[in-house]
Amino acid sequence: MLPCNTTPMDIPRRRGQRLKRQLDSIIIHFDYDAFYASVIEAETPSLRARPLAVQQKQIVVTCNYEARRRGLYKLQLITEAKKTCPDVVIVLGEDLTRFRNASKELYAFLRSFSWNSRCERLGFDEVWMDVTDIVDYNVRLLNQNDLANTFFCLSKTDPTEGFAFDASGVAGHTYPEVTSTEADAPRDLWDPLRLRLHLGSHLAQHLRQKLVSKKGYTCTVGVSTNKLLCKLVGNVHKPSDQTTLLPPYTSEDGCDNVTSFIDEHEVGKIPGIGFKLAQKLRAHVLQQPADFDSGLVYGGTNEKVLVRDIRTFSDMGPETLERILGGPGTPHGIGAKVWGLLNGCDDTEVGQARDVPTQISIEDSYVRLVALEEVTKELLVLSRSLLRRMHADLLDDDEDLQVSPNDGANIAAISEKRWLAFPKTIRLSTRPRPPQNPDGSRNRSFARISRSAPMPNFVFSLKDGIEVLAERLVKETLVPLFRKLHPEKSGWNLSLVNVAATGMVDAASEKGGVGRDIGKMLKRQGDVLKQWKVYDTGGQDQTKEEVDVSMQVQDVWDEKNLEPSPPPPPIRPSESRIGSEDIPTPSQELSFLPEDRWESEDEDMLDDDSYRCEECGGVMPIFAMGAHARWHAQN
DNA sequence: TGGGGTCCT
DNA sequence: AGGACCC
Repeated sequence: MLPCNTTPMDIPRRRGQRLKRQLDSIIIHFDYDAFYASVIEAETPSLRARPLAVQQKQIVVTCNYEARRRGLYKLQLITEAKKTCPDVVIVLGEDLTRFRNASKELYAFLRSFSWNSRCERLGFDEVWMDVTDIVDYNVRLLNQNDLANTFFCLSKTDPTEGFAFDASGVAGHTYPEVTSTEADAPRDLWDPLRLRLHLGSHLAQHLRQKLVSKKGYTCTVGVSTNKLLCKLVGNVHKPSDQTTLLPPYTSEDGCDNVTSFIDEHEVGKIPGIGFKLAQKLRAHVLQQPADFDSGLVYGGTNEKVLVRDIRTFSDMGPETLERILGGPGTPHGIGAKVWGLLNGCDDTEVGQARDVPTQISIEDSYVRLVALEEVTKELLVLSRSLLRRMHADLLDDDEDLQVSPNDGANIAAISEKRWLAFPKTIRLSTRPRPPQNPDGSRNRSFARISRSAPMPNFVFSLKDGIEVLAERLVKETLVPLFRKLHPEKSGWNLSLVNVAATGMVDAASEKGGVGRDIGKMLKRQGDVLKQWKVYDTGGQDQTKEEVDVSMQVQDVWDEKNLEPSPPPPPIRPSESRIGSEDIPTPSQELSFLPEDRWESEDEDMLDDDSYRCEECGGVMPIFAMGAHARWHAQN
């Protein structure tokens, strides 16, 4: 065991009670090695032997381990990297498409092993999996008297699916390191936590091997009982390896492995304690403002303050931390949260796997962007990318097109696609270049400003090409947003422009379900209706008049606002297929399906009063259908 | 110093 | 709408 010279005040307290470490879960954290570089290598395996760097603008965003051996590192300037390693292979990586695709594929692969779907991605290259249920299932199955010959079941239904392993030991490295002379005392195996961590480590190793054999990617893994600890402990052996944090996890005097492990970390290295919090914490224990590299916005600190220095500082605890860190604008409970982190406690759950992101954004940075004409051009480039991303990430997975084998020129679009989610909002952000100081220098700032607008419905059209939609989006939405953001006619100078689709509403979340909360449902329904803004051409006026369908909900008793004609009768799916190249006629433009009460195998249940538009997959109440149909007819 | 993301206020 | 955090 590690030397232990901490004070007795080690177990975190809150209002006199012990704050318990989470010991009931087994969690694995995956971190793909040098991810962008690995994606490039997977495409071009000959590069594996070369020093490889991925470039975005002027910097090396990541590089493979061969390059690191030669002195390159992340976020290094390209010029410097070339000086250090003249024969480095540099690949441009500003377009993230392939990295995003690889990330999605690996995530889906790991997800397929999960039983509880608690599988959370962070960035493109990290995944947590809560494997508690798998581990506990296997603990119940194993024979305590013959741990060396255990079979790990990966399926609840197929007992042959799995692998053999020795449950008496850990797979891979441990923290602290276990020497062979002090091999596990038999009684250790009676510690249920220890046994569960053993199983977790073997599962982690199996998944790592599968990731290599099936996907060709190596990763670094940590195994522990909460998100914080498994993420941190993985870093102990990098790359392409794994580390398990061994018990004991608790003690009266701080002589547990959690405390000794986390205590050695520089405070800013703790996930959740960013630059701002770390500086406040450093300033407190140093009794003076913490110094930092002013040349950088989020520069490295010049101080080394360890978790232990803070944790054992006089009067330290959640209340003191709340005083130091709290204040207007800060999340409440920050003191308790940070106190937890400093003690290795993290009760946040591994998030449920999601199939749509909550936001899609696309950005580019510029050396100089000043004229409105240039801005408009860039907005068009960004809009195309955003629309492509929306199609890639928000449409369900069927094939885009099927080329008719008889006639290559005749491309029949089989439009099985549905929107899985609708972003309600579009946001334009810029990063203005900071104005010059009197002395001629420039303050460095990465602050952005933004304006938002409702996402116009036409972007969801599956008939119109991305090019025409992008042009319309720029003209009708983004340029107006830009004028709102920068009312001055000129003088601005932008270093970055970002366009984002936000406020994602899951199409499935509008479906009904037994026992749903009615108030919540109505609120959500309102949200969705708000986004069903349609263009009403009822008047002679050529200018399109925006009509918010949600208004019609309130005005539903007003005869004038009711739809003049009833919706066409519902059409069965087989009759209602409309190719996306088809031009809908007024009589067939609509094909709304009512809830399918007679097909119980259909999981795609809607609310009793909700209808789905076959054209775009949108879900809406019956009174919204007429206006919706006219919108389609126009688009 | 990039091009993304999440959640909170 | 912005700010903090994460990669």
